[in-house]
Amino acid sequence: MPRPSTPLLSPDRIRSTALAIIDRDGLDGLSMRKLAAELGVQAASLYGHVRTKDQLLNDIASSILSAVDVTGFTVDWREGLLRCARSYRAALSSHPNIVPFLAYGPAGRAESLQRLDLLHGALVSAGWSRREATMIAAGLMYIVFGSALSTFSSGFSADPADYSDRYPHLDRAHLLPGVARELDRDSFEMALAAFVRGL
Amino acid sequence: MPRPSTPLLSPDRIRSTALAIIDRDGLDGLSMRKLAAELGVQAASLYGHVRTKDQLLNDIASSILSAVDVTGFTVDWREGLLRCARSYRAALSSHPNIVPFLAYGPAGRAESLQRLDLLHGALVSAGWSRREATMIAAGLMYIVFGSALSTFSSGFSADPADYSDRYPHLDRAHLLPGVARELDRDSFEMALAAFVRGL
DNA sequence: GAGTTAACCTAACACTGTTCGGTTTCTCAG
DNA sequence: CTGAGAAACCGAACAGTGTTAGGTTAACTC
Repeated sequence: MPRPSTPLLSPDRIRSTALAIIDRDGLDGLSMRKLAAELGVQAASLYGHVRTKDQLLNDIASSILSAVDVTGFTVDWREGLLRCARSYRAALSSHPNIVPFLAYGPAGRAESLQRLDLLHGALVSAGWSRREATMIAAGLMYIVFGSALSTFSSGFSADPADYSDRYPHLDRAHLLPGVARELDRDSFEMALAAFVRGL
Repeated sequence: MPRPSTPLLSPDRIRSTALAIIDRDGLDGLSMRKLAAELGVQAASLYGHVRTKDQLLNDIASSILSAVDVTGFTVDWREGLLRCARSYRAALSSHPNIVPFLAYGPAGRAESLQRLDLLHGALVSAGWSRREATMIAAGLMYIVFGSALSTFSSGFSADPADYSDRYPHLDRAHLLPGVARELDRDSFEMALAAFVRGL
């Protein structure tokens, strides 16, 4: 099948299909051949629209991060921090399987930097020193990424026998997967509130 | 070379060599063939001592996590949280390249669970509810893992031109790589202090 | 000294990201 | 309306990955 009348591929279609695969099968579940098959195409054809797989992932990451809202600093800086962190986490947890990639690679994405710039500026004009502003922004990212990796609630076994004997204080840990989402959100809110309150 | 007089391989030697490669070349820099070559052996020979690569990484992770100290709760729970978090971060940041793997997989490692059990119990006997204890432990992990991923200071370009035009508040971001380690530690300490104070 | 087992090997399988060269169809200038 | 060139796809290949099967030899055990 050479050069069809209407193109089968476009960067947008490739990106959204790739993201769908990641959401469905995890980060390791995405391969160029599988992506191509899902688009009704051979793997080599993708490289006419995408430079490399890494670039593709970066583009997807950027489009996810562009949903982060940092415009909440008009009220005061505490409220701004809360809103920014919530928006960041919401963006990440809408596609949790790609978070390891975000956390892995360098923070050199334009979307990240632009938002970081606004955040930093808002903190400085609220009276923090530049160094303090940097550390506060870092601390906020710790909580956001730490919570989005969701290493915590999910990842527990659903079998009570895995815990009851060896770990007496975790005798209800097998219930965690059932309430993971809710508990993760509440833990995030608690950590965020404690952090901002303690500044 | 069949069955040498003294064995070339042992689980310990494999683990430590693998960890050395990870420390030197990063997580992606570890392949079974490269590991085998470094041990003076063919790749297939490793599988007499190690079940799979994933299991090998898990074993390495466990040995790193076994250095985490959660015995600081004899004083009071705040001090215990601080010590536990510092010890955890120290363990992770002594081998930063393996942290993405830790953050990726499930938290079902015996070493993690045992420490989590102690932490949870200490918080409950300090008067927190079980749910609160779980959320506090989760929040602590957020900060520890978020900071150990060190997505932050490292990952910035060392070229001022990358920032000065587009991101006015980040005009000194190019200095970050030079002080990354120090700044990351200070940011962690600040986030941890703020979190514990705000509880 | 014979038999078993442990430790290594070579060769292969099925996969990965990526590139090269080829084929066809579309687009556009003359 | 023709001819040139680019665009969009494909098949085949390369070097790499984790892993397994089957073979060879040395060391241990009785």
